[in-house]
Amino acid sequence: MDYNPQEIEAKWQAYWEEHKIYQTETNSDKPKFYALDMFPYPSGAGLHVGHPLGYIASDIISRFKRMQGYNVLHPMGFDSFGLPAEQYAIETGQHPAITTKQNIETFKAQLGKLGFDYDWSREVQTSSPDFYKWTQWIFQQIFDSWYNQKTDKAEPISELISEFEKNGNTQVKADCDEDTPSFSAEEWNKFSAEEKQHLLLKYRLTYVADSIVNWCPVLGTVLANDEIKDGFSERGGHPVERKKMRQWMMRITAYSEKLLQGLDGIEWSDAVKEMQRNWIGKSFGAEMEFEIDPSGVSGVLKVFTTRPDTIYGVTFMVIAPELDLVDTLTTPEQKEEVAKYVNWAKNRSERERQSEVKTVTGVFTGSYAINSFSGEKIPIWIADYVLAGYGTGVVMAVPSSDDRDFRFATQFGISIKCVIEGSEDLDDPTEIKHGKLINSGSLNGMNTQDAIQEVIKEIEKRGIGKGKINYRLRDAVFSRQRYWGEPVPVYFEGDIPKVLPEMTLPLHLPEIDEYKPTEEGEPPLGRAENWKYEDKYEYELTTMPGWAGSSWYFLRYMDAQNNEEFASKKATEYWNQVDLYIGGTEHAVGHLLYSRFWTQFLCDRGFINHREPFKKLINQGMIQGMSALVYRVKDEDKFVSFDLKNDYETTELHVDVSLVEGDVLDIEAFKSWRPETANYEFITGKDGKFICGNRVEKMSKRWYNVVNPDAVVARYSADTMRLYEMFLGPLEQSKPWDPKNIDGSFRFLRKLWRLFENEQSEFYVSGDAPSKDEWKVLHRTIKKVKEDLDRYSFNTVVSEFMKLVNDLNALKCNKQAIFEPMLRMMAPYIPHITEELWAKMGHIKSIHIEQFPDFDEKYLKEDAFTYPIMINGKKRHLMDFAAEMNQADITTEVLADETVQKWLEGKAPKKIIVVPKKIVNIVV
RNA sequence: GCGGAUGUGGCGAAAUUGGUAACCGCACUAGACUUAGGAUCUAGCGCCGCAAGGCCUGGGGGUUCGAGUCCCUUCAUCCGCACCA
Repeated sequence: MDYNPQEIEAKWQAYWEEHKIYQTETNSDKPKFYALDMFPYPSGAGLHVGHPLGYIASDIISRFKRMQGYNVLHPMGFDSFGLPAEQYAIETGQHPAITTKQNIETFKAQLGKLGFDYDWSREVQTSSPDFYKWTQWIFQQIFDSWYNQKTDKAEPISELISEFEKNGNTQVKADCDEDTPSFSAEEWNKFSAEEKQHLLLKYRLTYVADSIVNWCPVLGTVLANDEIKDGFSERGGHPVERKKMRQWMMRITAYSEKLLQGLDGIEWSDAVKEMQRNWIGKSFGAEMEFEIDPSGVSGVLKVFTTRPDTIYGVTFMVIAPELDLVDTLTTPEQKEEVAKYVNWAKNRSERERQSEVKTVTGVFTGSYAINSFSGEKIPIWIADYVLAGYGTGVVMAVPSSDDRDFRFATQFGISIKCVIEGSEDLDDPTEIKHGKLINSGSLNGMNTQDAIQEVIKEIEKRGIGKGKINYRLRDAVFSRQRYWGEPVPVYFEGDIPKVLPEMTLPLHLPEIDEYKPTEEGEPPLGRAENWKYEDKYEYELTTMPGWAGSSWYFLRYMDAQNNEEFASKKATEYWNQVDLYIGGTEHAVGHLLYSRFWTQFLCDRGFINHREPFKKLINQGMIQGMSALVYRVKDEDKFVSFDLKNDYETTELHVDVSLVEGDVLDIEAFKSWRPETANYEFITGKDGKFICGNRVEKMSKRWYNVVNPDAVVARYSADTMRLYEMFLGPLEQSKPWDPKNIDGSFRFLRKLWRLFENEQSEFYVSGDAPSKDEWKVLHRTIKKVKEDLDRYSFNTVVSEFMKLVNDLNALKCNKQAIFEPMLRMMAPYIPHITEELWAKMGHIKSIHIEQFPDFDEKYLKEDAFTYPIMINGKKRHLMDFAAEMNQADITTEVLADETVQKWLEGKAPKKIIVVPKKIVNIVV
């Protein structure tokens, strides 16, 4: 019988399921290995061939590790809350849960055909109440915590309360709201319950705040910064504007430093680590105060600067238009102009602001500040190049050292004062940013680095500022004005949010009549009737953002059925970090940062024992589509083959890739796909075939280049698909799906099969002892494959398999002693065919392949450094000679190449490869 | 502008990490077989050259007995961030 994948793949998939081969043990003495894929959002389109790329890799590793005696956790689940199901619900009225359920079934069926070893008994779905109960529970723990800077961790809010009762908040060092007032214990104890709650909210790690958010009117919800690209929503590409709204926030900024430090201990790519570092954006500088003049206006302007050394070069101040300070600072004469500008700036969309970065706009407030170093009176301006959200929202402008300040000063005719030697001679003084200071009073002659320290010392002495570390990271908005998400487990007494008692969780999503916002503009949950806690308290109407569930799902897999806890301590201690996490780069900052944040938090509060969720991260590349193109002769009802298209003026048209075989178009199929072309002429190319052009672009319905894995499995086999995707190139790299190359992988599987069967389809594996050469190729391959898998090099392994089969073919090897370890080695990649052949070898005890083979050095040893050299006319092995070298009293007359000569002079290092072709003659 | 990568045959790529550059596959060429297939087998396949031989890892320089690999410099492409003071 020939290789018949359809039959054997179904058979083995059923066998594995029936015997629960891949169910992970909970209690095990074995070492553990946790391999994880980023769980998919179950979209209606189903899987395309890009999805399984990472899944195949993690499947190979988990099979490999399991065969090496590890207890492997390799689960799969679904990130099943999300916008598309809700959009569909708005359009059709169908409950998003139904759509979601159907899509998940499709996904599971597709995944099943690829032969993955997932333990489905641990499946999670973020939209399932069993799961979101614990998302809500974790939210409550965050609500019940504050960040103690003294112990540098999150602690229960009850401890903060007892501190307040004892000492007020004067000795507390916490990450809290800017406007938190100081109070003594006495004052605290006199506060009303309501006042206390308001104050506590300033300390909680999740809190309600009015903040400026990215509002997307089309989607009807707010978006996080990482959900926006170039001023448009990442999903759907709708415009985004800035809007002030009451939101739930996560105080992720408390973890800035830990999130930054933690990156050093994990094995992620430099690119992703760097992206996270940039996102956190740590910078060193100083915070300092400028007095306002005339002193009729009370208070000071507080700025953050990384260049306190340029203090003498400050010639104006700029504040962000959003700040309340604007009103205070504006003089009556300027009022009208300022109001106009502020209003203009406010209504500018996020997109306009970003695309017009080079445009300089601003307005003078009429007020002045005093530079206490130079004593100069400097004007205060408003401009939207200053961001309200970074630092203090106020900038001390040094036009001689900062490009933007320079542009601004030039535009508005503000004076420029150079403070760095050499810059005064340039048209653009900002070209020199570091050097010796000039025009800077007592700082003159110092270099910039020393001056920074000096100025910080000075402002600290004068009490007008201090050295400060600033982070770019903002607190994360945790509200979405949507239906299909986790309800926030909170109710309101007046405007005080209170968490629901744990026993009432999960707070179920209520049924509503329509999935749209209410007429009053409340989120969809506002439609739920009689939806009140204890029939009187309003629930929170927003839901959690998409990243809530995905920030901890990897913990749930460890103990997915637990009804008492999100996961038992025992389970989280055993499984600990994810050893290998595979997924796309699109989550480089969003999901991967939030997960790290929640993990840090859960560790602080003692719920788990590890700080970093993902030890090793691999970002698999995208599989791009190979679009097929046909060329229509301009203004005529004719198509022309690719090879002749230069003879015509043409327009191109995408054609469904399934209508193209190789490069050749199936014209009839095309005509029935596009009936309007039924009478068109097709000008075929040289060999009578109609050739299509092609182009690599994103795999998308729009380009008709989506390849469905089911089709590949049906036409070839799951093993072919697995092998091919791994063979395409390095996992991390993006690469096009080129259907022409699949044949090679399929051919290999048939070649493998024919090692076991002769031309007459007789299974003819022999029990004879293998030859030395046979052992050698086998062990060489095992060694290489093991090493490659240990360093997650997936594509090179496939080459090794192919080479081995070629070699065994050439040796006409049909020995069982070789085949057994060979199949065991190949099983992680191509589990179906190897199991089948394994079973066909009959007398093997276990029907299921369970062990990865070991290689034996003894078959490989002679490979190293055995090239003969001639010494005194006698053939010797170089390594033997090298071993004697040091003791030997050698006078040499070398007739060899320079390398060997140098080596004999003692200059060359330990290792030498001598080209076999050139036998070297050394006379000793 | 800042940051991260990548650059090797016609194509996808490999190189035991500083030691014979191009494993393996695709495409291509020639041949064999044949139940004519989208099958299989054999041989060839970086460039120049009839050959011996010479030249090849984006360009230039350096370190080294030896560089695709390390260092400097330069160019090109891709990705991420971006008025962050």
